[in-house]
Amino acid sequence: MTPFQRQVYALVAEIPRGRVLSYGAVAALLGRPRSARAVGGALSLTPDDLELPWWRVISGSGRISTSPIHHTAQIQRALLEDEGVEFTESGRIDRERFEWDPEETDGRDD
DNA sequence: ACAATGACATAAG
DNA sequence: GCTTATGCCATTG
Repeated sequence: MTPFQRQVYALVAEIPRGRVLSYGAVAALLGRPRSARAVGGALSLTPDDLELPWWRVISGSGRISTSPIHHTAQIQRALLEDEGVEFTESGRIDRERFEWDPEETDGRDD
């Protein structure tokens, strides 16, 4: 477990239900706008016993970018849709509508 | 400390 | 808009 991982987990854990965040956005919020890739690496190392809404983290294009080793994109999509996140016909998510903005969160959701 | 790896992002074709 | 090529960062051997 590394300090960077803790930061990632801490932030991802705060993502409200029905909202999503891109890897790049997570990295940026941590003060490392260029370490989006490392964010993915951190999530891949997430212990199973940790309660973390990892499915609320998607690619910057609004698409699902996961490693089938841990789970399939199908699973992630199902989880998101279950929270109310809508997918376009091309299997993408409107970031303008569903991306979480920490500044506007009052804590009423989730 | 160096090289390789991967749940990314962006620029080109 | 989609595919391919480069760059970036943190972790690991």
